[in-house]
Amino acid sequence: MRITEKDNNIILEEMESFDIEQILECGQCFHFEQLDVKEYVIVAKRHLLHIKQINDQIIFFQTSMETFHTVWRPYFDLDRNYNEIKSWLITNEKTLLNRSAELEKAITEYGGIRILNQDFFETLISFIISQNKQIPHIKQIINTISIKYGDLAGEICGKSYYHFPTLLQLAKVTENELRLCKTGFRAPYIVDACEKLLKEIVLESRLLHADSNQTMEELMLIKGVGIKVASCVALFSLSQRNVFPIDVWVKRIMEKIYFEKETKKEEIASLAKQLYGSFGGYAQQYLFYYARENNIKVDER
DNA sequence: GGCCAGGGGGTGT
DNA sequence: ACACCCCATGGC
Repeated sequence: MRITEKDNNIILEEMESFDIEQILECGQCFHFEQLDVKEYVIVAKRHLLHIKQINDQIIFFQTSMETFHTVWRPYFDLDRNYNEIKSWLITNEKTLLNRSAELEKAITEYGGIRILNQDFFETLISFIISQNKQIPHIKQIINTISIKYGDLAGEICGKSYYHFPTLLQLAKVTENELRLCKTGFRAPYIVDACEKLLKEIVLESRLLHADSNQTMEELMLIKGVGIKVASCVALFSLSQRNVFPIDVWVKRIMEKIYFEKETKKEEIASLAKQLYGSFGGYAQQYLFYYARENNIKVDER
């Protein structure tokens, strides 16, 4: 990785395993907007980022060296060696025994994915909202909530962007107000999440030191948080990279690769743990993106 | 353990 | 125009 500063922009070069489009469009985050091909605005970590990738050159517009190192370097997981992870996922003894051309293709074609280290509160609420919804709609709702209840983050190309509200800001919003943001039956779940966080029944600082089973158990105290939502929160905002969230797409692609028939999520989770071990979260992202991009359907099992 | 509601936009026909 | 689907969960 080579980092240079020019005209108040940071230019990142020689960065392996980094494709800004794959990183943002793989479904792990929702608070961003595409401006052009591989050019995006991201609102995250109480900062606003205008970023563009041209081949192997990644430009962080109007970003100081300090902000790059303290905010974006950890956010984009830049200090992790993804080549080692990808290579291990394909060549460990378990995956060699159950070789899959599709897993290998997923990792090769979508090898530019990185798992972002996102904000805990925003990730929790975002994945509560995500249930039974499509990505464009999730993005729209998060945008509406941010504009109505969050602080102004800044302006890029003449357009204003807003932070996702903090816990204290969102805790003041009523269930009915949340319904007006098209959250539907998830509105009381969001209210319950804010209450449990305020009462410290669920506490981020405790989860950061917990293992993934304890984390899931604590997160699932919140109404509307089941295994899928809890595992996304653990993976995307608590650095628990062993968890393997199973949604309809991952279920389909796992069934196609390893089972060739309809299979219970518990059984899929058990196999994923055996095959991918502590790198389950990475495998899940490659497989999810592969399944969605190739529109894997049930009858293709 | 299986079934179904609950909002509303996406997508295909 | 219309049916079916969606990064699920709670509650029966």
